[in-house]
Amino acid sequence: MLDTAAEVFAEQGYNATTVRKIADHAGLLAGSLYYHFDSKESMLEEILRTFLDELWGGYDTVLAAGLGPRPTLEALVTESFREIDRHRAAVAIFQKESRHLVAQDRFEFLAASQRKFETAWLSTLERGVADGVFRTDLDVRLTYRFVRDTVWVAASWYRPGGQHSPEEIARQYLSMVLDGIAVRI
Amino acid sequence: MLDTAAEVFAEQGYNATTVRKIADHAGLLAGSLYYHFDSKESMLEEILRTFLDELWGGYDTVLAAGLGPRPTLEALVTESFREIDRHRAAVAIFQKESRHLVAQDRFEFLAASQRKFETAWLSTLERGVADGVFRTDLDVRLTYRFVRDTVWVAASWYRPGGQHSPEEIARQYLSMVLDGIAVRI
Amino acid sequence: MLDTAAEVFAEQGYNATTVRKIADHAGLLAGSLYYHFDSKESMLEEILRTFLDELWGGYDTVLAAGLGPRPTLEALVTESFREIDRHRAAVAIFQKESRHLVAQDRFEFLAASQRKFETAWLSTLERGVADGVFRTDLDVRLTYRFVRDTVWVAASWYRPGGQHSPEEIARQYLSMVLDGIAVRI
Amino acid sequence: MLDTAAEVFAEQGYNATTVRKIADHAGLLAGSLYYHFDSKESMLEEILRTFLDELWGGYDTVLAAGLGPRPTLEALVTESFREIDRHRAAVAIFQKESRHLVAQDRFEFLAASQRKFETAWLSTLERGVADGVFRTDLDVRLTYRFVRDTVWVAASWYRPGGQHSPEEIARQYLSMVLDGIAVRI
DNA sequence: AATGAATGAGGCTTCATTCAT
DNA sequence: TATGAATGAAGCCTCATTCAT
Repeated sequence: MLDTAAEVFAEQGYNATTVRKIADHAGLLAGSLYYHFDSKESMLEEILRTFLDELWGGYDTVLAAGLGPRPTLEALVTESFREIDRHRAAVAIFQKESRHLVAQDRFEFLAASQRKFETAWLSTLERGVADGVFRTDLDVRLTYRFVRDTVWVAASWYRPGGQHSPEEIARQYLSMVLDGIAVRI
Repeated sequence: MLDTAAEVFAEQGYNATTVRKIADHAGLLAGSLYYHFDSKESMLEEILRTFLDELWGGYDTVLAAGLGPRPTLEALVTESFREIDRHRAAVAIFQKESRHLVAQDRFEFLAASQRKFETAWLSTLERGVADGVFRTDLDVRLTYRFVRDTVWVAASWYRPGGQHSPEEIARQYLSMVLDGIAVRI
Repeated sequence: MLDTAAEVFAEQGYNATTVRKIADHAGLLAGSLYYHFDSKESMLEEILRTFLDELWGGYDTVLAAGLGPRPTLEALVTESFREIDRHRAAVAIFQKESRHLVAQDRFEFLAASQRKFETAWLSTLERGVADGVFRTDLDVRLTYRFVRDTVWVAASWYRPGGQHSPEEIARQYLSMVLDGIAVRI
Repeated sequence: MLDTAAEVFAEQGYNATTVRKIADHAGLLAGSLYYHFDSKESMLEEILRTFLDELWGGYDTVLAAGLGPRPTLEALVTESFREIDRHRAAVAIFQKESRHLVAQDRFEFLAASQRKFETAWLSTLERGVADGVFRTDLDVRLTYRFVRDTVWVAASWYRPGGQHSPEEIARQYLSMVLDGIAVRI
């Protein structure tokens, strides 16, 4: 049922989604949702928490592995596409709604997650620059945003069961991000 | 006043923005807005139309110039960052709301624009692949999405008057997109 | 279980009491109550009927005893405080909810009871005035309301098992009602 | 409009009163009330605050006059009946709803008022007992409750414009409370 | 041009009640 | 007897919109 709600939230936006629409999708009447959930907002919260918990499960494993910066980046990107595959709707919601949600106490965990996120990526990039595997002539914060967005926006068009597996998409994305789309001269 | 509205729409989302909030920002009462506009939706429409008209002014000029694929791509990206600079709010709205707006007749022009957009970028990329300036080992639609998203998502963090000019950001993004972030061996 | 319900009705008011609260207090789920009762309203009805039946048992005995007006009044007041002691919750509900309940057919018995009540007290007072034991300079209907309210409102603060027995409270109330709180000169 | 709301609250109870009923009485649609008030609860709050403010205006004047205990009690009772005359609905609401409202922060002022109230009456009674004008053989707290309830419950039957003026009712009530209803032997 | 007041549709939520298990 | 899940009516409130002034 959370999946149903997530799907609708992702499709129409949280605010534009009425409780009735969710109930329709779930084959219930609007009021019946409240047997299972406290509120529309609590559905949203649970969807996002579940996603972030799993995401951080994956990320933490990668970060704890003590790989070099480039393999770390590759693993993080791959893990991200796997999460998009598993939680596409949640990722799309996260992208679209985070900004105004963080203002609320209840969604403070989003801000916390974003800070942790930034730390993980930035430090990986900085290590890479220090080790000479990533370019030194780029603004590292700009690079961070480039990589971060590049990966996560994919949730807006990705459809599970499409012609590319998440791993294949990750491979191509990594190839573009790391080596560029121009032919090497 | 449209700028005011655009700012609020971008900040809080179209649905979460009440007419009263816009009026507050504009220093008048909610009802008074209706002397200037037909409806909340018509504000949204005008914001998006104005942005797209100007965007296509720039794009069409680039496309009509008959440049090679790589200079075309560079010019399109640079033009895009200039639009983000000029219409940051409109771009953010476009990103967040397009998906569910296209379903309405009134916003059919968004779908038309997206199709034109896709054609412009895809053909440029395909010309580049044919000419041997862009890599042949990449799925061209994936590349298209990669480049497109990479550019536009920047509207979500870009703040006009920041430390980088739009041209500088375009230069760095192009550098990453074309040559990658990895050091060449 | 009716006692439980009465307690909650008295505490929070009938309308503000949800069936779920009653069920919680009774240690079962809301739906399960309906095995025992037809409806929330029928609980209310049974609580009030039980109370009034017992009250009239006592009152009728007193009235049938053929006492003089002053002993009758003393006996009615004492009996009333005994009822408050036994059915505090029901009395409180009766006080708070009677007014709007009487409009419904189902609670017509409340109105009937109130009429009988009025007759009993008024005639006692009038007999007392005629016999010269109650003052003649007071509006008898005002006196009736004074005595009636004075007694029953006690249910709003009375707690069974407090420091005064119902008989002791009745004694003091009677002393105040009959002789006043001022020192006689 | 607050008067309208107060009337309906008093008649049907706060919980049983729907916003629509109030609007009907005011000749508006339910939603239109919200142009004038934040919420149903804020109407209730304003009704009660207005009443208590005025009540304490009167009480404080009496208490500051430095009268003896018996004239003080007489003045307080008379003032109370005047308030009942002016704010009958508010008084009735206060009586019926105070108990469960005090639990909410927003209605903490009710508890404060009740404490002040108790202090005023109790100290007057105690002074009277000390001065020998009120009986010494009565439990003073019981007397307090007796007098307090006796006065305020009148709001449940009082109708402004009836055959007795508030002052006349006060006079009779005081006569009963001070001298009792029994004929002096 | 702007205001103040109202409208009415629709949103979220609560709750008494039902019913298969 | 009791549960868990669902129903549907109704309640409070929000908000885009209208309109007389």
